[in-house]
Amino acid sequence: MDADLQKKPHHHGNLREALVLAGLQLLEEGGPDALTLRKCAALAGVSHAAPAHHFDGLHGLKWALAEEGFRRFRNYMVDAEVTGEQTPRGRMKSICRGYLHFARDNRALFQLIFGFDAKDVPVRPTRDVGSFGYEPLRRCCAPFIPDDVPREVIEAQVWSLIHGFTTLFLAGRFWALEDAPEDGAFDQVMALLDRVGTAPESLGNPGDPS
Amino acid sequence: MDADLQKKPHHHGNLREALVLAGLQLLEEGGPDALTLRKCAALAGVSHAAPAHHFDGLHGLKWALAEEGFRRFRNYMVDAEVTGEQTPRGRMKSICRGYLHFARDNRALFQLIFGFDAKDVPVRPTRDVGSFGYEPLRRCCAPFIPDDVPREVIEAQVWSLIHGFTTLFLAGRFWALEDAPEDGAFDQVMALLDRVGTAPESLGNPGDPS
DNA sequence: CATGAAATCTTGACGCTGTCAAGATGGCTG
DNA sequence: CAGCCATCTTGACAGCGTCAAGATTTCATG
Repeated sequence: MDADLQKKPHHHGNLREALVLAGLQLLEEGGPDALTLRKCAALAGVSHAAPAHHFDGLHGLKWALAEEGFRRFRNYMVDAEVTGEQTPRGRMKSICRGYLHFARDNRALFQLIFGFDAKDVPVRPTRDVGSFGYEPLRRCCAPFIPDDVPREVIEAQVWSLIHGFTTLFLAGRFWALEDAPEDGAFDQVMALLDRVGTAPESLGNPGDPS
Repeated sequence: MDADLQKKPHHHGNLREALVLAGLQLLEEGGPDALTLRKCAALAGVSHAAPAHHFDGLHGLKWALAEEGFRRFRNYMVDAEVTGEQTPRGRMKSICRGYLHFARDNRALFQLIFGFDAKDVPVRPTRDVGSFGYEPLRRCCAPFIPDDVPREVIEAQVWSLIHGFTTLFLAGRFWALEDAPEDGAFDQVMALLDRVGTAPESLGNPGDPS
């Protein structure tokens, strides 16, 4: 048994998974620039060219990491959903809170997933893993779809708001709101979602400067 | 005069500006990965190490490009504002349209500006050039600030929505909306702004599943 | 005007990166 | 048992950012 452990077999056995885990570790520890094929190989204990047999270059590794990232991303959202307030609007805000917290806790991975040079991602994540990863968002939007508005529009509204808030907040762009208590800025900005799915003509606000 | 033009002087004369222009050209032609100190130097006709005397490495060059990018970004928004409908809400949507169109027409530069690894940008752009660049957005939000809501919250709502929409749309994430006519998806999603700055209790929508 | 300091640019080198080609190794199938 | 093939290693290559040292030009100062 010691021989099995000590002698390094020529075949790693599960190198692909080991490389993905190494990549996740590198992203976590050193940010996007620390992700390197050679460092992943070193961390997995193989030679620098070994990853080429499991991924299509660096792009392929990033794609594999994005796949795993989507899974964890979805878990964040679903966990927040089942933990939070059990109303349609409570579920929607919980999903969004999970969205924000995943990005906060996995900055580099979030950035990798949404890094929007299309060539970094051989297959559109939104179509494959993405449709699975965004299913919670889609589901939580369902109760708010008016009859005369396409589903995709409401989803795009919610998604745009939480995605924009997440990226700008994490980039430190909302410095005026950052002194607020935990999730304070989140709650205030997400208050716009209290209006989602409601007809604009139903609000006759006094002094509304349209 | 020919001597002046033909003989390459040891001092370039305006190398810093030439390098910035070269960088913008590289970004436009080849995307973010094409931006390279050595290629900028070659394009400006100097040796590969010359840029080091004008920028603090690659980070410094990116910062200089972000500065110029902010200026052009602001021009896009202001141009859209003065061209579009002259109402408070019309101005707000025009600013947002300029936001989207700048990103569409300057993908790599937009990505550089908002690439949110903080270490890429030595000084927070939001505080310096940024406060100038975002002044149009701030101004167009002013008419919609309710008495009991901080200015920054409304601004963050509008900014989050347009920023999220822009990045997700350009990443091809809204494939269900992309068949719409020019700016169709934009108009539909930005319709959420019709609710901005209105009190949530003013909407008593029948069948509202809060 | 002369002279020295400082700014500017070149040359060369270093280590790191992704990628390719060729060879070694070992498990699996016929 | 033989041979194929996936897997992994080794070595090499160009391109990258960066540093050090030297050459050249400009500028200020005496």
